[in-house]
Amino acid sequence: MEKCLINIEDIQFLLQTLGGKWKLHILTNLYFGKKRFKELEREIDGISPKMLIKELKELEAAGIVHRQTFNTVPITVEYSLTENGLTLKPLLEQMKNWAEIFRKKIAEHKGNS
Amino acid sequence: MEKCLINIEDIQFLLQTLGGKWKLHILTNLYFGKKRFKELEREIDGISPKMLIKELKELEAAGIVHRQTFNTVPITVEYSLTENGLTLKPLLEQMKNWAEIFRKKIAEHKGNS
DNA sequence: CTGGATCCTTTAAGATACTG
DNA sequence: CAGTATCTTAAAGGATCCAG
Repeated sequence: MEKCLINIEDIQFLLQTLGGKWKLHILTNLYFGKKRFKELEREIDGISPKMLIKELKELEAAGIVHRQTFNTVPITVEYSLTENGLTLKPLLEQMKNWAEIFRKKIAEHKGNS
Repeated sequence: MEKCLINIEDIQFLLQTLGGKWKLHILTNLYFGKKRFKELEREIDGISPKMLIKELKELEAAGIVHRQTFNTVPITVEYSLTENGLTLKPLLEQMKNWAEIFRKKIAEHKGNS
């Protein structure tokens, strides 16, 4: 059998890891490099510090995001993708591409109908 | 600029379209062809008819899944991926591949530490 | 600046029984 | 068989204030 049914556990795992309202949002924000907490808070429209720290912690626990603190005054913290997190890049791109194309098709279809 | 920041609207759209506990589960079940309501209910472990019909309706509204009824007695209904739905296949595969590899890495890491 | 803690509202989901 | 309806619970998320 060349290709078994897609493993449900993998799907569940992915949903758990990347699910939630803000995780993909955060990841796309870290796509091109590290950001400080406040930068993320500013750039992710509508997120509260509580949700931001919660999602960051989960991503950190999953080994996708790295957290580095600096003993400045006041304290600074930088978040970035880990090696493992970087492997998400092609996936993020494909997700974006699919969504882009799909939305375009919907728009066309509405025009035709 | 070769590549702008990944569009947030696309990400949101994807999460809305594919989010929820069962949608990816359903899609992987329709991956290789059409299925009847009851078949889906049986093969998706733990789903209730309420959730199944709800997710199916949303996928149908999104233009990803096609619903065809047959006037048999009792009535039969077949669900399948639409043309648009089929474009999800490579994405589903890449999601699965990423999850598979990533989980393997985690397992290794735990072994080392 | 980077969070933690608390309270509150909303939404998602589960259980179960029922209908054409 | 293919769904509906209703009720209840669990989880996600938002708002706000506070502390190192």
